[in-house]
Formats: sequence, C-alpha cells, structure tokens
Amino acid sequence: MNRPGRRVGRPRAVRTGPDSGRPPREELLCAAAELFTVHGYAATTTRAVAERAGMRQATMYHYFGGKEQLLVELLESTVGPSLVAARRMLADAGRTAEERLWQLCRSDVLQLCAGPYNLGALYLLPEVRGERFARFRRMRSELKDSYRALIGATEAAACLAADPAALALRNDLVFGLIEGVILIHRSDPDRPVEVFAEATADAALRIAGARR
Amino acid sequence: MNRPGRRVGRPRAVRTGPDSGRPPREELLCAAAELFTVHGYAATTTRAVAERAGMRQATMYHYFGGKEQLLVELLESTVGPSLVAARRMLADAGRTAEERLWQLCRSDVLQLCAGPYNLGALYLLPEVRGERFARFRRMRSELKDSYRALIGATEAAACLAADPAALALRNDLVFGLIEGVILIHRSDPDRPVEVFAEATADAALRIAGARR
DNA sequence: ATTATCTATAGATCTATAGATAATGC
DNA sequence: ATTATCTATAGATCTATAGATAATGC
Repeated sequence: MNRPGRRVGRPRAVRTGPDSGRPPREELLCAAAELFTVHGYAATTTRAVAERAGMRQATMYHYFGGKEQLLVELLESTVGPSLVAARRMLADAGRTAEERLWQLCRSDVLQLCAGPYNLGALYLLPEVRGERFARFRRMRSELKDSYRALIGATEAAACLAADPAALALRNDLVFGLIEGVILIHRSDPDRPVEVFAEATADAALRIAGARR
Repeated sequence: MNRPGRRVGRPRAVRTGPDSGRPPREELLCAAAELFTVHGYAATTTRAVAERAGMRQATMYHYFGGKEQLLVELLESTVGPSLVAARRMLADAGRTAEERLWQLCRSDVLQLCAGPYNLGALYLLPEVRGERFARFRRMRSELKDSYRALIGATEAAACLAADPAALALRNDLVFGLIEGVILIHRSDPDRPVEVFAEATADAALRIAGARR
C-alpha cells in the first residue's frame, strides 16, 4: 500500500506543513530552483536547500552528489523542452522558415517565463564552464544552431547565403535577444506573458531581416 | 620626491613583477574585475583579490570595506559612462531621435565590449538587490529611461503616444537586446566590435519600429 | 532486510579585526 | 608622526562522510 504516512524509512525530523506527496528529489530541485534564483547559486548552502525541502542537510546527499548536480539538472530541464520544440520546428517542412522561427521564439519565451523562477540567468554562472555541464552546453549549442538553421532558411537570408559571418551575426543577435529579454522580463512580471512572447517573436523576426 | 621604490609605508611582502605604478585601489579593482567575471563573484575570496593585486589579504581592508564595495564600484564604473552618453544624446536636439537612439546603442555596446572583462553580467548577481547597490540601480534605471525617451520620440512611436504599456514593451525589448547581446558576445570575441556594435544598433532600431 | 532519514563531526575554508612593523616625512 | 603594509587569529561558517535509527517489507 501507499497510504500517506506509510512511507518506508525513518520519518523526517521536521514536519513543516502537510506531506507534499512529491518525491524528495523533486522537492529538492524545487527548493534549489527558488534559492539559486533568489539568493544566488554560490550563496545558497546545501543546508538551505535541504531544509527548505523539509529534510536535514545530510539527507540531500542521498539523492544528489552535491550542489553542482542540482544545478546540472535544473539547467538541463530548462533547455530540454526548448530543444524538443526546436527539433520539431526544424523537421516541419510544411511551413515557411519565417513562420517556424516565429513559433520557436514564442514558445521559448513562454517556456522560460512559465516557471515560477527565472532559471534563465543560471546559465551565466561561471560553474557552467566546468566538466559536469558539458551536456548542458551541448544542448544549448544545439538550440542555438537550430536558430541559425531557421534564420538561414528565411527569404531575407537568401542574399547572405555565401556569407557565414553575417549569418552568425544575425544568429547572435536573435539568440541574444531571446535570452536577454527574458532576464529583463523580471522588471515587469505582471505583463501578460502571451503579449510579451509574441512581441519578442516579432522583434526576433525583424532582427532576422524578415517582414511580417 | 616620488621616485619608484620610494613609497611611504611598509614594503609589500611579495613582489611579483615590477611595480605597476598604479594606485593600490586600482590594482584591487582590476583584480576584482578579472576574478569576478572569470570565477564568479561569490567564488572569489578576498584573499584571491588581494593576492592578485600583489598584497596580502588583510591589506585590502585598508582600501575597501569588503568584497561588496569592490562590486559596487565596478558596477557603477560600468554604467557611469553609458549614462553620460545617454544624457548627451537626450540633450542633443539637433538630430532625429532615430539617429540619437542608434548612436546610444552603438556607444553602449562599444563601451561594454571595450573592457578586458565582461562586467556586463555582474548586474545579474543577487547581491545587487541589496541596500548598497541602490545608487547603481538608480543609474541603470535612469539609463533605461533615457532609452525610453528616445524610443518614444521616434516617428515610429508617434502612433502609440497614448499607449504607455506598448512603449514600455518596446523599451524592454530594446534594452534587453543591448544587455543580452553583450552577454552573447562572449561566444565570438574575435569579431570586430565595430561591426558588432553597429549591427546591434541597427537591430535595436528595427525593434523600435524604425526604418533605416 | 531494506530504506530513508537522522545526528554528529572532521576538515577545510573564509572574513574581518587586532596589533606589530618598516618605510618615508618633517 | 604618518602611512602602508604585514602577521596572526578568533569566530563563523560550510561540505561531505561515518555511523546510528526508525520506519516498512517479507
């Protein structure tokens, strides 16, 4: 049986609120997301994460190897969905590149603004250069390449087919807009995200040189 | 007299390289800029900063109240010049708003990419919400308002004169582009900054709705 | 027996202060 | 006398491990 209050293992020492019912790993990731974004990664101690998840500091090590592993999983869970969307857009030959680029931008902004915390800023942490983040970096890099492919397939880019530097520049501008604008979004979190996401997608297309 | 090697006070214990000749405050700020951007703010110890500046840890406290004060001064020295440029642009009634907005974007990107380190990312640190950074936040806010004023004065914005939300949205997009793109810039630091700055300014104008 | 948790702690920091010292200035 | 630096260190962390404990499962 799996009735509440019938869990295997020693009971937790502190019971704050009712049993959330979520698996402890999730509770930890959630706590880490909040603390990392609000107080900063380095300023967040393993104790703070564990305690906010309702357990003692040492218990965290039963689920995660350490603070870095929490960050790895949070980052990968952030790019993951964007990457899935990007692959789908690349594969969809039924619509124009402009249309797909717009959709991708829109869904990326929505996705990043949807979470309760702004995980977008975490990829700037110096830790991310380390070994353990190689997979995350690959994912982000593939995402950026998807943007490049779509930008390169727009009509507006036809004239610079033989100019990879110019294409890379547009790619940087568009990708920088998407990631940068999400950081700015904090300044006005009450604005409807739909409006914001579509306006950002419009802006991205204009940067890419396309008319809408 | 002020001959080298004739400085007041106990000599330094470690002499790495020749006397830089720069005032110790500057040496410390410079060391902090490098370490904060490369290894991260929180991961940088006061010892690391002091030692890189050629002095012992405790000596740093003769010049700065602590790590936060270093960050305050670095951030203010980053927005400062941008703010000066923005005020000049606002006051210059001899040119169109489009022209001035373009110039402001260009000079901001140049300024931020000019330094040896990417201080641009430091404003995202959670510490910046603290009391001691109030002045920095005011400066950055005034800079953003300057962008808004210029965007609002473009011909393209004439149609939304009575729509402050739409103006705020464009403001966020343009400002987000400038700050975000600078972060991305790290991905290709070899590209000529001139080209990059002008392309970014072009993109900003297109987002603002202007034709060039 | 297995599992999830706990308590306790060694070892390794890091910050900020107290007080000493070695120069120049007068 | 003044100044810039030094050495030494108290006090406050924080991480990761060792080993105990209190549940359920069989």
